[in-house]
Amino acid sequence: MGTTHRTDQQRSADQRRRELLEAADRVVLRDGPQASMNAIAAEAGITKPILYRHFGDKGGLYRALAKRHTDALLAALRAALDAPAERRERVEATLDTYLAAIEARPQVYRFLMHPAEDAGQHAEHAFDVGRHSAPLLRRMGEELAQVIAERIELGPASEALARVWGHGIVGMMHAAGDWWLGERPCTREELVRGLADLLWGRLAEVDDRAGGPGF
Amino acid sequence: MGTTHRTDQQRSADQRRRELLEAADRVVLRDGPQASMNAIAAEAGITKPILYRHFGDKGGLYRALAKRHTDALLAALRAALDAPAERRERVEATLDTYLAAIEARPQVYRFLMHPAEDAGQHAEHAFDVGRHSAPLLRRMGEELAQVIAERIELGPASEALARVWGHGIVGMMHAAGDWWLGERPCTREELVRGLADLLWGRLAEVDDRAGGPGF
DNA sequence: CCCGGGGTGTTACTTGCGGTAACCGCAGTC
DNA sequence: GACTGCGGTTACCGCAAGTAACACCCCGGG
Repeated sequence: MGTTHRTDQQRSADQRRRELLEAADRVVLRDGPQASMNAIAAEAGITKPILYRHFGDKGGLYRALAKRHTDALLAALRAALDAPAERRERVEATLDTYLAAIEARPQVYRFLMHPAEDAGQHAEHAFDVGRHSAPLLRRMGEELAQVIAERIELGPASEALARVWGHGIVGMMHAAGDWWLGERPCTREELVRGLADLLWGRLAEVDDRAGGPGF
Repeated sequence: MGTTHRTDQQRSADQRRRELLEAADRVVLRDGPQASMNAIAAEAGITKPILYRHFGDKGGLYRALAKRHTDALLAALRAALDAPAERRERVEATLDTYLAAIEARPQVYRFLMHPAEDAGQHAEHAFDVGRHSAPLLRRMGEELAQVIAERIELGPASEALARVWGHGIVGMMHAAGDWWLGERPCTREELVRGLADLLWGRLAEVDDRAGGPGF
């Protein structure tokens, strides 16, 4: 049992961490982002200090939690982005992948992006998510920028332009998705087509309304 | 002093509120969004309960504070959007107006959009801004959607499409602006041109890089 | 002239959370 | 059997939001 024990402990270190993260996930999904450390600890069947031993502080726990979901989402997006198809099809597939993800797990999405959306009794003391939501958008923007820079010929200053576009497109996707998720004003396909049309320059082509110059 | 005083009190009710808001503004600009109610009260030369009498709770204070800046920004954007010029010029002017605003008062911008960016000793207990940043983006998106729907002929389902575009464009502007403000990778003009080019369909037109299909 | 009422302001408190120090008990070891 | 390392707990601190209860001040009315 000598070395076996050592391994057990080794294993259980990582294992424990994963269990704690899953417990935290459950609580966050149930209670929303304002889940307290106490509640998470209770869900995991332990008490606060252990959480702090594992994650340092609340931000650390959040970061670990967010990284899992973020990595999964980014992997899915990369897959859609790298699929062998026409550019427009790939753009639509990527948009659709993102929107399907946030549609499928809106609680996770809200946790990643919006701090303290729902109002518990005391809605304060929520996860300080906002500070970390930017990193997610940034990561997506940088990833997209890289793909654009790699794949498309943009002439001089292409690297800078690719980054502008990467962050811009990600922001478009994010804001439109957020609004759509809240109001559900149309189907996912319609939203995807609308956004792709926008990216495809329809804004420049469509006519003004009768009377006066257009937007 | 009879009726004069009544008026004084009346006046000073609104006046007071404005003074408190300006004090809060100063503190938020100095201490960042994690400014405490105590600190704001101290800056205003009074104590907490008065703040609560005026604004109900912290969210109320924030909302009042945000409304001022939001209204001002929206007014500026509307002006740029309504200027008599070609569509592309107006789009660029609007983007530039927004970017100039966030560039001129980044503290205000961070307060409106990002909760607790800077890290004080205890970076927690910040304004729960995230919950309210969405409304700002939503308002901008809805405003833009309205302008688009009014001015541009989008065919059937034009209202829905206008909203998609409104929120999408606002999100693009926001995310790109946020990234740009953090990294300053290029001049404002370059950013504006890059985004306008994106909206003008350059993504659909540019060639792939040599070897393999493009994005 | 005193007296009650609405407005402004204060002190002092409660509650609840993030974070930490100090202690507990049980493996396995010498 | 005493020693050590580690998972775990209780009990606590600090701090911020929010509140209750009290103090002042200026007024119109008896």
